[in-house]
Amino acid sequence: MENKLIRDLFLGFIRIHILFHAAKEPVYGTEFHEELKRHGYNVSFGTLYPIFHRLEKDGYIIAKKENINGKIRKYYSITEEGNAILKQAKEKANELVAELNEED
Amino acid sequence: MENKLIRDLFLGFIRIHILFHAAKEPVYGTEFHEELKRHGYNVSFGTLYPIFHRLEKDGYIIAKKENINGKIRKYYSITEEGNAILKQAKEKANELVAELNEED
DNA sequence: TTCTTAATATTGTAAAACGATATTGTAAAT
DNA sequence: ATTTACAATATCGTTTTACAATATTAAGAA
Repeated sequence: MENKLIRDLFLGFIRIHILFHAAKEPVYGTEFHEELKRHGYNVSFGTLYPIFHRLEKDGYIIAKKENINGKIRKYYSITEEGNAILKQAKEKANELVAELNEED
Repeated sequence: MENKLIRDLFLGFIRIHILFHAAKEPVYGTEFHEELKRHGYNVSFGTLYPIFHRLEKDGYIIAKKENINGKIRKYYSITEEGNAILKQAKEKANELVAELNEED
């Protein structure tokens, strides 16, 4: 990625974006990976999957295995707890950004 | 801190906030630490100082030692390169947050 | 000279990010 | 029926980062 500072910024957001998308519709790893790529964010599976696992372990998302064309996919959906934390995180994100946008 | 997800979000912003403040006036470690604390962000010196050092090494901020009441302080100011990256980072931050604020 | 204090610096450990590699499950090909 | 191909998830080993705790620095005060 372009720059470490911006990379860190993105990584701070990645969990929240997973929750955000999982709140709209079930998501799975490879699809999310592709979408990030489309938006210019390259994150490896070695980074991405452990994040999904951690979010699941923490109870923010829940997986449902599905057999799609003979391939197993794990579709993750947000939980109630995940929704609550997403709401908080959104507020915090807005707060942090608002500060940056104050008069220069 | 409250929650890892929100903690990560904050940590993604911390470098940018350092640059932001260093762009307005010279800042030093302990003062910045205190200000974060006042805003509810607890980050240890073992985290904070290496971040300052890294930003300096990367050429985004530059230190000027001053003797204040017999104590040495390192006042950091933003560099041109730092200003350029700060601008980029702000844009990226706004972009990332904007996406979260899209209709639910 | 020794004590105190504000500040910066470093150390050792635990956790995270990463690219690379391995594994899984099944449908299609042989 | 066995092998191959493929999409997808999972893990491994290394490097980097976060962290709390501890050490160091410098000089004015006692």
